[in-house]
Amino acid sequence: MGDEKDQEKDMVVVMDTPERTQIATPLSKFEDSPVFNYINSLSPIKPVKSMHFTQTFSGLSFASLPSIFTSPHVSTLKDSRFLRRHQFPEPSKPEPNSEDVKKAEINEGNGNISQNPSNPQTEFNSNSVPESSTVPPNGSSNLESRKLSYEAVSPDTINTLKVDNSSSSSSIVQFVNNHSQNSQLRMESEIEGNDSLNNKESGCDWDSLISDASELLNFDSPSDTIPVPYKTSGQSQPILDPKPEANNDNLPEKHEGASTSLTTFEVAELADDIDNEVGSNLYRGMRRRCLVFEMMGSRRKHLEDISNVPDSNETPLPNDNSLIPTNTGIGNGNGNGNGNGNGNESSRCILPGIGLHLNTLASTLVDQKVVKNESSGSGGQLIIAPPSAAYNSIPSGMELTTPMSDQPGLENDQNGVPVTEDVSKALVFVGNEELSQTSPRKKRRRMEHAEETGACKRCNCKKSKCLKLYCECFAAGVYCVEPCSCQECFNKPIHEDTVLQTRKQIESRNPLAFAPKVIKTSDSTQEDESSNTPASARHKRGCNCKKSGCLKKYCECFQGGVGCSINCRCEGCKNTFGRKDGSDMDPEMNVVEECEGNGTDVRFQKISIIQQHHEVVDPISTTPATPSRFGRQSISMISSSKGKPPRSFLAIGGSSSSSLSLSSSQRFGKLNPFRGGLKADKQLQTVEDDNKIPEILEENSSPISGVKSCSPNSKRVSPPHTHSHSNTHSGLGQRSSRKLILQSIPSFPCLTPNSKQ
DNA sequence: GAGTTTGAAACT
DNA sequence: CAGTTTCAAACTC
Repeated sequence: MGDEKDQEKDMVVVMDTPERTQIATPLSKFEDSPVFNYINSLSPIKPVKSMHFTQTFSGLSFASLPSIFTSPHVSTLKDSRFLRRHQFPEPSKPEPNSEDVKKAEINEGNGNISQNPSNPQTEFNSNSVPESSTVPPNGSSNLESRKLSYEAVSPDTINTLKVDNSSSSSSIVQFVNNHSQNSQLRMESEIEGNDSLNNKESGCDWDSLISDASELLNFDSPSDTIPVPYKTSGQSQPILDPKPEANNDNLPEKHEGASTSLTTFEVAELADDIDNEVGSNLYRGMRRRCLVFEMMGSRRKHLEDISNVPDSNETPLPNDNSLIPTNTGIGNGNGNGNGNGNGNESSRCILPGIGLHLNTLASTLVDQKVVKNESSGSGGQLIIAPPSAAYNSIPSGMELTTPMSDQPGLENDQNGVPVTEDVSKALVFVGNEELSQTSPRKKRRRMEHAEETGACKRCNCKKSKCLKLYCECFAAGVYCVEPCSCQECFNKPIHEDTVLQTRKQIESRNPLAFAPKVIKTSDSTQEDESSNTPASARHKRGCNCKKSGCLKKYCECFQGGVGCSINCRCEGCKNTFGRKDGSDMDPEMNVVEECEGNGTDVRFQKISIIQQHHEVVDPISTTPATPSRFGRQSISMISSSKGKPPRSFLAIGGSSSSSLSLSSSQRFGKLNPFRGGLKADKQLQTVEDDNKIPEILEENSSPISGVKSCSPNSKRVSPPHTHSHSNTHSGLGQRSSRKLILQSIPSFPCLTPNSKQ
């Protein structure tokens, strides 16, 4: 990473110089120019890079790109650099393929742009900015470019991308991405009026592909930048509303700060696994799209408004509304239309929904991982594919939205991975839904799936006007969409104000109302990596089931794919993901119930279900560590052993991730998968609980509690106060492991932020 | 598709 | 805070 950056810097320096020189002098002289020579002499690196770069560029401009490719921003920087270089230094080289030519042209077009932002001094910034910067000149430019890209991109083109990616794998993808960025520049420039011809050279497909990719990239970056997790709503929304979303895509500046950091991170990942990363990024964007997708239309509109550009983009808006696939819900249709009006804000509003996502994430971790794996194989494909599918299947509205949505996927950042999956699923799901109209069962499944994924939800509200937590969409912080069959729906962009107000009210009542219901334990985070078990997560408040035995979706814990915790007040808990208690609560209850034939059967069923969700992942994680497996195993175990509460997932999770934790946890798990953990869990759970989790964590930072608690605070290294609750069996060993884990794991903060407000 | 069950959310 | 009502999803037929 660092090396590359350094090189880049060097490159930049070189590049800049050349450019400057070039500006003054003709290209032919460029090489000869004393300045150039001087520069070369100064940094040995330069020559090399220049050499390399030139080669790659000449041969395939792409070679160098890959690294860049990872993050849009980075890529942009690189691209800009490339462009510069290519233009000036390269010109001599014959190879400037059509692309080069294009680039050159772009540079011309962009050059101006780049110049603006890119003051010599700020080259770094300029680099990062370029794309966006290019846009800035014309506020509308971005929009235009996007428009073009969209237009250019046809489902077919997308498909082609998929194919290419799949066949070639990551390298190809990268290539595409790189180009995409360049293409964006091109597009923009072209839009501005430079060359349509150039595009033709590369081939329509290529351009379209590029445009798509570029957009995807854009999305990604924005998503990253936007990390704004839904701060829980009220407050956050307003903040968000301020325009960020709309701008995010377009405005480079805002993102840059964050983006750069992100990019670095991404780059590192790329080194490890480009494919995955790309996929994740894309997924982020995708996912967000799903959630927001409705927003998109409005947002676009907003953008347009800003830019004052009338036109093509807008078509999407209208399309979105009308297009939005299956409109089951009457109200929804309206909403969409409305959305246009307020779209801007609406999109923002959507962000709030993030909380929901978080929940879903926890539940879906397994799936997500699976996705990752896949993505790793051909992340690009996956990523792209969904959209394509969406395009194809989905009416125009959806299509547009998906691509459009770029932005901020970050919300899920931590969850990045999960998000990706969610997104992909969501997209796919959407497409499917639309394609296949629902049969009741299918519908349910879809719903389930959607929930799991955290993707778009559909509600069927009749009296709540979708302004209460009864409404899943509202609860998720998402506007209702066409698929919803709600009546008198106010959860639409049009009624954004109302929605926001309502949200605020609800939040005032319960600050965590929109926070994810399922919280991952600190351990869980680790678990996520290795294994996605729901076990690691717990329901924030716990359930209150009396008849369902926590074996049906009536139970929020079960629905969230997590085990019941101490917080639960459920009766006869048989939650296959983990029974609440065990030990403390009412072991007796559990045992008895479990003993009951139903309980076991149900468990198995559930288990099977879980497997379905997780299996893909499991293979990889395989290790016993995986909570899910544990859960399953444990289930059998438990049933036999019964008495004890289902294990603390924490231990499990920890095991997966950290060596220490693993050792302890594993031991623990092996010995007593559940039992050992139980107490700990309880403690943990207690910590987790409630609305005030963060506060509690801070205050109580018992070592244990702190560990488990989801809140970042707990994670904080905060001194393990050894409260040493009598409960903790595991004693020191576990604690230590946990602590380690916590430190290592930054995550989970999401909740806190959200909850906090 | 209609009706029932369920438990969260909202209300008192 | 507890009890009741409302609500919509989940589920069943």
